[in-house]
Amino acid sequence: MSSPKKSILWFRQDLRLIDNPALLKAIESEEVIPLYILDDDNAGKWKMGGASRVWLHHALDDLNKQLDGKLNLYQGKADDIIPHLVSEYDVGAIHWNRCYEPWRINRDTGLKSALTSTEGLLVKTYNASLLWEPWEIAKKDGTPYRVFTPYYRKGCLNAHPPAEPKPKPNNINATKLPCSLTLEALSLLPTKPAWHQTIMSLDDWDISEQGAHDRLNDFLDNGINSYRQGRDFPAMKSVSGLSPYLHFGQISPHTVWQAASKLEADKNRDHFLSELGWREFSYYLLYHFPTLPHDNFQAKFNDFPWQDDDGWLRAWQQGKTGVPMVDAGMRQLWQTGYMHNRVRMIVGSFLIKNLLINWRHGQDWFWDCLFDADLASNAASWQWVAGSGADAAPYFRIFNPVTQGQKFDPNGDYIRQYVPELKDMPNKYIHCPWEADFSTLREANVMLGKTYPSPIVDLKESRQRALEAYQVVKSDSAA
DNA sequence: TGAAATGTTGGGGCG
DNA sequence: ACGCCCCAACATTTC
Repeated sequence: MSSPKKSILWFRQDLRLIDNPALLKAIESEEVIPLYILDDDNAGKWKMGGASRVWLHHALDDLNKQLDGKLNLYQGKADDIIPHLVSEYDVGAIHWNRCYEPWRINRDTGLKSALTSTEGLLVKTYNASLLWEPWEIAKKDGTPYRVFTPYYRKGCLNAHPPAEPKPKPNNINATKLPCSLTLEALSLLPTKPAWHQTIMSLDDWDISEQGAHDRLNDFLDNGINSYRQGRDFPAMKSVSGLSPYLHFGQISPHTVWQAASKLEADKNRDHFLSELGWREFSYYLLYHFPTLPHDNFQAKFNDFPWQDDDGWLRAWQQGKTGVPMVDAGMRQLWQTGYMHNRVRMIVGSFLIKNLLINWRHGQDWFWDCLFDADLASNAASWQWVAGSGADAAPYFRIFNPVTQGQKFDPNGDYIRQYVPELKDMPNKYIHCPWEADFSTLREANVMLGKTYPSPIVDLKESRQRALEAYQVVKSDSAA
């Protein structure tokens, strides 16, 4: 079959040229119209948050440069814009890589059926962001897995191996349309407060496709060798830091998986691979249970006695709870658009269990603040912490932020970086300044309640309160 | 991918 | 040498 003369390549969560199946197909046409549409209208509540928009701005800038300035940008409903472009510019084919958010599935399904009925238009979709399609993996009885380990071990690892990444095309004959918006017109960077400037200055992200590959290679050369232990220490650089790149598709999970797989088999490598498995599991859950971001996965949580308190929520968001490990994490999030995974679990447990605030509030805040905000991972992870999710943490697992700090940040390096008002506290008290005697506090220039808050809750009491609240879901009746 | 309470063991001090 | 107490250190159970 001869290829149509003009093809649209619709970029979505695949902002890359390497290992991009839709791109490889589109360039079989003489002319490719590369396209990105900022579709807040269809996204509704889940339109991109502030930090994600900053990342997106730079990712699009990089992609546009790679395409010699030929990336076409639009804003609005993709299902309006695309049919318009198809007829306006005599397009013969459209290619895109699949997404899995429920709102995108709905939009794309409708759009695809509308376009398919267009005379002479070829519409093709591809897999570019998951190692295993959610519909490929099922239990023997045909129903979806609800537990990670069998999903991953029996379901994924026994299915076909992940695909080898495809090469970057040599030559892309891209066309810039006159009606394309400029990147600036998308207004992805906030103007005030000048938050995106602090956010960028405080970390050293290279938000580009090359940056993604550099980070992968650096991780494979260094961090992965101590991944299994090191990944728990927030002051160490033992995590890959690939999550935002994977979210925006600046690197494919296939590239990451295959590169890691080629290392010598050991526990560090396999643990890292299994984290890619968790990413798959989150998408799998979201695909099979599309209400995951809104409803408790386990219905017995519907009667949970949340005690949402605005003041406590605000203190948590601002990193002013008076609990150093929690505050350090929340400030890292606000200042850098990122939070170390170990700390995400600690601040999540604190919000949900010590403060008894609904997991949805945590989800919303992370959605707005994280560079790697991802509907699937965010929803699955918050429900995991709450205990309401699939294969979730048991209700009685309540992190003690002091113990966690002493275990995983024994020298207080992480605290000192993000909670500088405690930087002169001795290690012994840096995770629990309220236990220090007066002279220790004075020597460290800390005045509790003035220079640093007193804890908003007593850890022991609030733990007890959580255990009582969780009595409601203790019985495993009514799933 | 916890933490706290409770139980057990074993060594040292001491009458 | 023996019994007793104390209390780490570890193990088990419970939430």
